[in-house]
Amino acid sequence: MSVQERKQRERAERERLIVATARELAEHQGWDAVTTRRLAERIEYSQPVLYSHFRGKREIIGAVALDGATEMAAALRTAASAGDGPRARVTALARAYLGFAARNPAVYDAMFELDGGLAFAHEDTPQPLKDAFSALLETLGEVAGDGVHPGLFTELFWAALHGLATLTRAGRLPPEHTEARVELLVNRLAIT
Amino acid sequence: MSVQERKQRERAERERLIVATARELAEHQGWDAVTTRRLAERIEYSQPVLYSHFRGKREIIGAVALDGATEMAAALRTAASAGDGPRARVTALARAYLGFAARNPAVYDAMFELDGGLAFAHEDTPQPLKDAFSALLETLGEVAGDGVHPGLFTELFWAALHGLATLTRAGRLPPEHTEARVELLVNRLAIT
DNA sequence: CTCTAATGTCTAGCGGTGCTAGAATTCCGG
DNA sequence: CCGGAATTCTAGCACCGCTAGACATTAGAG
Repeated sequence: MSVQERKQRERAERERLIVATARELAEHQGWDAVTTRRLAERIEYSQPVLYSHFRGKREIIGAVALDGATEMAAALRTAASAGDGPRARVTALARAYLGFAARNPAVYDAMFELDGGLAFAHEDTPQPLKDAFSALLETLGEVAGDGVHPGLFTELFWAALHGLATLTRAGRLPPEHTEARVELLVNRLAIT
Repeated sequence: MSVQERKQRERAERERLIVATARELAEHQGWDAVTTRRLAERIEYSQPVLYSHFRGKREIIGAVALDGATEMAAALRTAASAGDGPRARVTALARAYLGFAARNPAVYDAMFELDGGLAFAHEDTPQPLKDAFSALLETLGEVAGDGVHPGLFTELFWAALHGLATLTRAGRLPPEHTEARVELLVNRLAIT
């Protein structure tokens, strides 16, 4: 049995290597540079090996997205827990969200811009994604205001953050006033 | 001279045909289906003809985006002018924006998701894009609130709309409560 | 009206993509 | 040590964006 266990371990290890390499390559040179050939070369295996782990490139993107969602959820919770008072927590949360998107553009794209073949807003949504949304909900639910459904409020706040993140990174919004936009967002949306 | 004028006219006509065909193809089968080969076949010319009008595929996307921006600006102004009172205008504007994005997903992608090689937020931004932003600004400037820069407010409102549009269309947000989200957005952000 | 030169268009092909069939190799259990 | 199963690789498919150079068409001079 031990032999098969070792093989299974090595296989899992290699799968992690593929995802980590894809992420690194995407973060350094953009997702366009992540081709199956380059990826195979980096992990020092031939192309078909990739397809013994994933159905195709999209599933690799999906795997990077799930990794990212886990990290993002942790980063959001850490940031939110640092603030005292609901409003400070919300501000910290918003900054953390935009910071994560700015620091990990490729991962953010994998999560929300590219097709990673992931389900959203269903019960078969992968746990890390649900959990990242929960991290938002935990803090934002406090400031939804009376009679406003916390989930709906979180969706709206999230959409605003997502818009700011993507438009800023794509050069659609000048980066100078990011902080002012965050403050305005929190001031208007959060009811304390 | 007349001969050259005719040629020039025909050339301009063909360029319009290329853009219209690209748009139609993208709207019906997605941008992935818009390949230079297919596009060339549809317009009944060979591939290199495309490159005598545009530097490459990205410029074709850019041309579709500019078309879309002009249309969107008109749609936004029409919608906003229908409402009476600043708040009604803003609500109508928001609905029109999301409606345009939902009805013209490929054009919306060309404008904001894909790389069409267009400049944003500079003085060398193409006029249609500036004008679309102006259409937002005209209505939203009325409800920015005291001491809030109208441009900054418009950027934030726009980002929220953009987030709602993209997340909804990508299946990240359930489409059922779109209207409720719009109402919440206007209620919180607009100061009348 | 003809011949030339320029303009316009096409054919063919380059290096790249994601993905896969089938050959070749490696490894494990007996 | 060997046979068979599991694994990995080589080679190739159809397609992509893009372009050099051959070819056809046309305009204007004589």
